[in-house]
Amino acid sequence: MSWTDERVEQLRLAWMEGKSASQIANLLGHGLTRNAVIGKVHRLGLAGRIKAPNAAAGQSRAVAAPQEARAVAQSRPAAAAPVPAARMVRGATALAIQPQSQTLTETQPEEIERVVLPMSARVTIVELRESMCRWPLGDPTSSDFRYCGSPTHAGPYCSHHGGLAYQPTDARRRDRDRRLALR
DNA sequence: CCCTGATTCGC
DNA sequence: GCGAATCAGG
Repeated sequence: MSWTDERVEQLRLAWMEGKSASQIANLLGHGLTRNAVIGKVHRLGLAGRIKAPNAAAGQSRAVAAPQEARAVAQSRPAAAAPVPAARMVRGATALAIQPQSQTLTETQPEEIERVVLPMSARVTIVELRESMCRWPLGDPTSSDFRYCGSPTHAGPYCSHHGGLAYQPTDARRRDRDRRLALR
């Protein structure tokens, strides 16, 4: 397949609409790769379009890096070595159809409350007190990470989580003991 | 690992 | 001119 006027036009349109290179590649089909699309886009002088609603990643190459430095860092072995095989699967990942929606808004404080409050007493680390259960809930790297916060029972956890924390060991010993007894 | 675009360069 | 390989980054 080659770049007919028609296909170039489709490319131009889709690119201007903010479609990603891989999306366009699938759109035009015929085994076209996203590399081919990007290459054509550049040859057409279309690179650097407006911020599209989608296009989540990769906006960092706006300023061309020093060609000299890159030339050195990117001296490619070309078709030198007898490249075994593999590589055939490359374009496959581009086949996924992606939803066009999503709004990249940060999670608003109000939203967090609405989501978190309903799940009983969970607390943030700053709200955590000595008497409160330290059982972690959720992803520690996430902003909605919380601790249980229920009244502590014996150790650092409430009765429920204390049980979860120590049961495995006990259960293991119990299992072992039982196995020995039954033998 | 998934993806994004950017660049180089053999063909 | 084309696009795979590679880079750089979210």
